[in-house]
Amino acid sequence: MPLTLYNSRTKKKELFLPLTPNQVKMYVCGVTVYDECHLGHARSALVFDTIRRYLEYSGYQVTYVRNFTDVDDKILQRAQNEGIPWTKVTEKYIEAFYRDMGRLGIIPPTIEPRATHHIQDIVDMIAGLVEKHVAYEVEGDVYFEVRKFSQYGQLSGRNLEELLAGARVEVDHRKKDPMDFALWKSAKPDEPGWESPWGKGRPGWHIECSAMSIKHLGPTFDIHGGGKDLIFPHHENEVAQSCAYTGKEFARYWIHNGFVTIDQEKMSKSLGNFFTIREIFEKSSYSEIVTGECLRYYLLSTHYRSDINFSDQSISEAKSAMDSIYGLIRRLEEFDTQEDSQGNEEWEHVSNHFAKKFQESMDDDFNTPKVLGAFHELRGKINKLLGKGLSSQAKQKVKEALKKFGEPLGLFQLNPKEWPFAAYGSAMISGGGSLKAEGKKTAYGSAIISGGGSVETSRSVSSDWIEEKIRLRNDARAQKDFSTADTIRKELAEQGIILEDRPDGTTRWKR
RNA sequence: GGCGCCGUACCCAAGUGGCUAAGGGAGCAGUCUGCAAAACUGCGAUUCAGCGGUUCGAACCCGCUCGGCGCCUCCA
Repeated sequence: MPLTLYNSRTKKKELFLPLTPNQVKMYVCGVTVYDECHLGHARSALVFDTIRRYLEYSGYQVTYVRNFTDVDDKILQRAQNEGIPWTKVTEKYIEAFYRDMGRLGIIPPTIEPRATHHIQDIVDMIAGLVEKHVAYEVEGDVYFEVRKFSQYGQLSGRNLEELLAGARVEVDHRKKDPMDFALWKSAKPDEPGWESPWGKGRPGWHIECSAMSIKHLGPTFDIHGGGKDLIFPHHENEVAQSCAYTGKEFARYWIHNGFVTIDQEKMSKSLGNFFTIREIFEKSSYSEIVTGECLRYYLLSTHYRSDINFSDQSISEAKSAMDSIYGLIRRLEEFDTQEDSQGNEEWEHVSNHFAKKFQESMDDDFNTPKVLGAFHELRGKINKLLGKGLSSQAKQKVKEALKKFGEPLGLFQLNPKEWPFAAYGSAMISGGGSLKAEGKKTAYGSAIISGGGSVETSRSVSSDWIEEKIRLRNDARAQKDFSTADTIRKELAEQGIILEDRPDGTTRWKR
């Protein structure tokens, strides 16, 4: 089945046919770098990262452009409030952005253009629009004249009359039409600016995306994406100025992701109901890599076009779901191998069925929730096959399949030894002290250490104390002195420590 | 006021004209276990906000009502 995707321009699912076979050119609106990113920004970046991954998985060569808006009123405001140069503000938050994206396992786009690096392209484009008489200058500002673009409103499903009727904007009487928007803003004496035919100034918000997408992808390209709040006016204006400038079609498919909400309300700076990516990671008791993967799972568990509500519960639910899949991967390594067994044949059927469902779901407008459902169905089936017995070769194939199909989602790539199965921090100590067990101890230990100091400080008893107790208990167990063993279990339970005796004689604990 | 989206089990969430309404979390039961934990297995909506209509047939299409949300101002 070929890839179909929902095009917000036509409001329909359409067959995806790129302009050039096997190549996809995609532009996504990035962030304005004036503050820490919140979960909403993470969602957008993650959605398009997944789309990009899946397109590449499907054999397309993808050119993915995502911009940084690094000059804008909010940036200047911030710089003024903090008394630092505005370039320091952008520098700082670009760095923070990279840190957060890295934590979420987001692959860097092919090109990450910045508005300030494209001033000449922007000025050229504005000059072209003025020349075509679809833009006009007023006192150093340049506006795009929406009446000159007959298709204005087509993307967002509005018309100028409706817009005017409900306009909440303060009317600037220098503009020919209230809906005309700024391409170039003149700089006040104390503001940064660049020389232009209209004097010193800076670009308006919408023009940078047009100039940079046309420069890097050409006048017509395949996919343009962003959060659904950008449809109007940002994307509408991009279409107007780009088409007016090139005389050609602009983006062919428009993809818009839904919001992250808190108590069903849009997460936003102005409402103050946001969680920054940074604080989510800092508050997490899991290691960075685990938190990142749980966040990915959580964000992919709702279709990208729907809003997704964030709550304390959501990450822990994602963690539990992930546990079950990593549990399977671990079991594939632990279970006894039966070279000649029924399970081997059945694996072929199970595998083919899953592969089909995976592709159908992803090809159907990137239906990641459905894909995750298929993963869990697969898990159940493999567990049953393990009961029947699987050869080492078959188990290897299962592991490879999980990794291969998890890759477009950015999930299930870790060694299960690095995955902590406990709800809040976990560790494991050796009961026998064998080399193998020691190796595991190190692996779990590293997950704890990177879990951050916040966890350690909340603990009432030390890990050393717990591990000493476990050692005593295991000695008692070895001598079948179960009453002593149970007393120790109880003692630890009072501290909120839960023990898990493993089949290999080791004991794992968690709080 | 204009335009638009959503309402599926205790919670999250697929499904959008016809095969048993996926899957996850929580809960309950069983297997396993010295006891536990973990894991695995099994169980859960005669029903899809409500009402009316179209159809041989609707959670899915149409209309109305109720409830929630978004865009129209910067916003992923």
